[in-house]
Parts: sequence; structure tokens; C-alpha cells
Amino acid sequence: MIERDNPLEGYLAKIESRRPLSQDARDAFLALPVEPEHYDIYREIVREDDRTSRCCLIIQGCVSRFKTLPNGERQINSFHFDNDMVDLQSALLLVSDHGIRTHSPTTVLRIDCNAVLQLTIDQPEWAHAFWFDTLVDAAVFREWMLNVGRRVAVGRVGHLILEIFHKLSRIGRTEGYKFVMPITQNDLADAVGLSAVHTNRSLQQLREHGMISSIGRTFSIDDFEAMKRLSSFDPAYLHPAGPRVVNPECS
Amino acid sequence: MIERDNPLEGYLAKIESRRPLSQDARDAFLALPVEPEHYDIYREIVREDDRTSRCCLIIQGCVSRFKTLPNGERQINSFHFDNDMVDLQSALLLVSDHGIRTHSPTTVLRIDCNAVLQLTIDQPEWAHAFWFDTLVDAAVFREWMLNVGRRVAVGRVGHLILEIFHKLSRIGRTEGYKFVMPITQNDLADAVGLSAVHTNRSLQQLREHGMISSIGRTFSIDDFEAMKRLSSFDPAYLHPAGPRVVNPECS
DNA sequence: TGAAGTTCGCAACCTTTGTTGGATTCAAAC
DNA sequence: GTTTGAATCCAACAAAGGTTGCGAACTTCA
Repeated sequence: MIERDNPLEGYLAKIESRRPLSQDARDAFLALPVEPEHYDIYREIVREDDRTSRCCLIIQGCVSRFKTLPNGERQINSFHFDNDMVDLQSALLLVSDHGIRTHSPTTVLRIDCNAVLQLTIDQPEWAHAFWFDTLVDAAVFREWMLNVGRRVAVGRVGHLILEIFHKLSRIGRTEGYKFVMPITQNDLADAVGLSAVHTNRSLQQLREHGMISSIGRTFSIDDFEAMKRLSSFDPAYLHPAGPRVVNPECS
Repeated sequence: MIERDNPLEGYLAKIESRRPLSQDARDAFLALPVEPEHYDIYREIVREDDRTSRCCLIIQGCVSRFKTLPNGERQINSFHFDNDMVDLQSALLLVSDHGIRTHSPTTVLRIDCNAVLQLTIDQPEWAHAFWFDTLVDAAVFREWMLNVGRRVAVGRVGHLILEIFHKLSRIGRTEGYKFVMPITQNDLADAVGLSAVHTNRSLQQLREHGMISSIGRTFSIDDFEAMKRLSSFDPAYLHPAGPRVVNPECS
């Protein structure tokens, strides 16, 4: 009864690339009731302090999670692209402590949280899959905290560019070392804890040192190794290898 | 067969204060094999890049999670106290992307990750409990990212003091608005993305404004409301209310 | 093709935070 | 007590980053 082009299949493939699932688990997931929604650029999918009861899975596009101060200053916590499950936390947490906003026209799938929770009870494999996703999110937050708290401006911007490049390359949105940057300098600034002007200065510096170049929104990473060194970027924090397996042969 | 003074009982009580467990789930948890260990102040329990296979539960003391830059600069990601399960992430992630270090003499319980994972398979209640813990961790990371990225120095320090006060009060380590600060100014600085000198300046400012006072390590919060306003502290991000329940009456 | 709205680039000036070096207090050990 | 080392405090100066304002370039859409 599963149709061929179930929009959940992209996420399923991503999960299974980390560890294959049983047929039961696969079917149970694909049977989740979903509601597709389309948002224009700069729409708030989830407002801060919302009591939401639906997770959302990005089919295609780009969103950020963010928090704001009473004076209006905004800190972006993470960016998410195709096949990212964004609001998993609303499955268990009652109130959302942050907002979610699009940075380009974006198609998302809304999934009821109770259905997600029930899935984790019926299929423990999914409990692990979602928990793993949450752990990776947390790892990225820690790295960003280091970025914003301790790296110098140019290192911060370099680090973010490499992370975005890394994420885009996994969903086929890069060509060699070229990609179109889906985020404005203003929003990069909000992610990196700098003013927009200083973010621009930092980009200039990266260009001067021959590390990147750009034509319009199309960026090119010209000296990947220098970028990595400058921003001490190590993709390990993105945990690309997938989860530990239960009772592995090694101690 | 469960002894009266099982050291796991503190954490169990904390979990059950959020939502009661079934007797089976309770017993299975208390039956986990554990190894108590004691550490002096400033010992590394987990090194960065370690491949660890044991979670640790703090029985009594204070630890931080942190990351360091190649140049030695350190960013503390979170502080943890009695009855916090600290390295839950090692249950699923293969390599630790951060270190864990004591800030006072600390007793921890080491629990094998495979045993933890098995528990989540046998008792789905525990899968939710641990997932919830991870989600709260992530929420705290987001708030700290906002702190470090966007708040002014004095607000950052104020916010951290309120969080520590809040956490200590939940484990009975406060008296009214007084508590002994378990962390040096140097380490507060590492948590807040400032230099130690500027952290000290910020503490002076809080004193000048009559918001806090201290004798030795004993701090007193003298104007709680002003502190909250100054640092836009709202304990909601600590999610004290516990998890959402499955299939609740409300839609 | 042209107009409006974004986004980007840049210079001058200002504010915050970092650095250095040293004095003082505090706590534990002798 | 005295000593020792850590933690705290403080002032002067340096550096990094923020702010403002404006103009150029690029998109989008009519």
C-alpha cells in the first residue's frame, strides 16, 4: 500500500545510509500521516514559545532555528536543508524554546508528534534513529558555541562556510568546490555572532587570502586545506559515520 | 534483590519526578551494572576525541563539558551537578567530540553504554527518558549559544549565575538566595566566552548595581528580578516540567 | 527596459572586550 | 603563625569588533 514516490523516502534513505532498518520499521515509518506545506522565503514555520504538536521534515529548501533577545537581537542556532527532520524536539518537549524560519522557498512535511512518539514505542529502531538525530544536533550546537564563543571573526565565518558546504555536498547541491550560498550575509552574521558589516569584512579577508571567491551567490572554496586550518574545521562533530551498534564485537 | 541504597536511586527519582515509570522499567534500571569512581578537582573524566564506551552519572560534585581550539582556548558547553547523566551521547555516538572535567571533587558512576542501549530496547520508557534528557541538553546549548553570541558581557555572566543557582536549588545546594559557587571566575569566563578579567569586571558591575553580593565563594542573589531582566533569564529552556505524554487528551 | 527592493561593499568613528602586569586576599599545608 | 599557591581584583593600554551612513551592484517583476 506504499506509493512509489512517498515524500518520506528521502529521509528514510538518509537514516538507512547510517544503519539499515527492518522491513517492519520501514513500513511503519512510510505509513505515517503527513501534511505537505510550502513556505515562501522568510516565513516563520514555528514561532518562539509556540506549543507545537507537529514535527517538520524538510523536503526541499533551507531553514534556520533561532532565538531572539528582548532587544530583538537574533542568534541562529543551526541551518537545515533537504531531508533534515527539524523539530524533533517538539515530540517530547512541551514548548518550543526557539523559532524556525525559512531562508528560501521551502517545502516541508508536517508530522504529528504523537504519531512519531508511537512509532518509537512500536519500533525501537526508530527510537534510536531519532535519538541519534538529536545527539548530532546537540553536537553541532556545541561546535557552534565554540565558534561563537572562542574563534576570531574570520575563523567563525570560515567555519560556517565549510559546514554549509559540507551539508550541501551531502544532498548534491555542490559541484566540485562550488555551490550557491542559500543564506544572505545578514543571516550568516546572525549565525556567527557578528555584525553584518564585520561578517562582510571577514568574507573580504577570506577572498584576499585566496581561500574563497564568489560571483553573485555562487561561492567557490579555492583553498580547502587553508580554510580548514584557519577555522579548525573537522567534520567529526557532524558524526557522518552513523550510530554505534548494540553489542558490537569490539569491547 | 535491589539493595536499599542503590546509588542509581537519585537519578531514578529525578526521572520519576518528571513521569512515573512502570515497576519493570524501574527494576531494570536499578539492575544496571555500575562502577563508582572518585575524581579529584580538575581531572578529565573524558578526553576530547576519546572513544568511550561508558556513560557517567554524577552522584555528587560538579563537572563541565568543553571543547578546545588548537591554540588552547577553551569553551565550556555546560555544567552538570548531582544526579545528572553526563555522557549519554556516547551511547550512540562513536567518538566523543568534547571533554568532561571536574570542577570539584566528584563521585561518578560509570555505566556501560551497551547496557544503556539494551535498556532502551527492553524498556521503551527509558528510550523516552534518555531522549528527553538529550533534548534538554540541546535546549541548554541553544540558550548558551545565544548567551555567548548575543548578550553583552554583564548579561552573559548574570545569565550563567542564574542558571547555576537554578540547578543548585533543585538539588538542595542553596539556602534562600545564597549558595556556594562551585566554579572559579576563570572557568566562568570559559563558559561565557569572555576573558577572566572581563568576567571579573562584569561581576563587579553586578555588585555595584546591587544585584549580587559575595563573601568568599558564597554568593547571594540580592535582586532576583533585576538579574532576570538584565540577563533575560527564563527557566523555560531548562524544561523543568518534564516530557509530553503520549496521546494526551488535548489535540 | 526600468524601477524598487535587496544585498553587498566600504570608510570613519566609537565601544566593548582583551592583554599585561602587578597587588591583594584567601585557604590549605607546613 | 608562616609559607605557598591559587583566586580575585584592578588599572592602563591595545585590539577587535560594532555602528552609522552611503553608494554600487544585483534581482525581481512589471
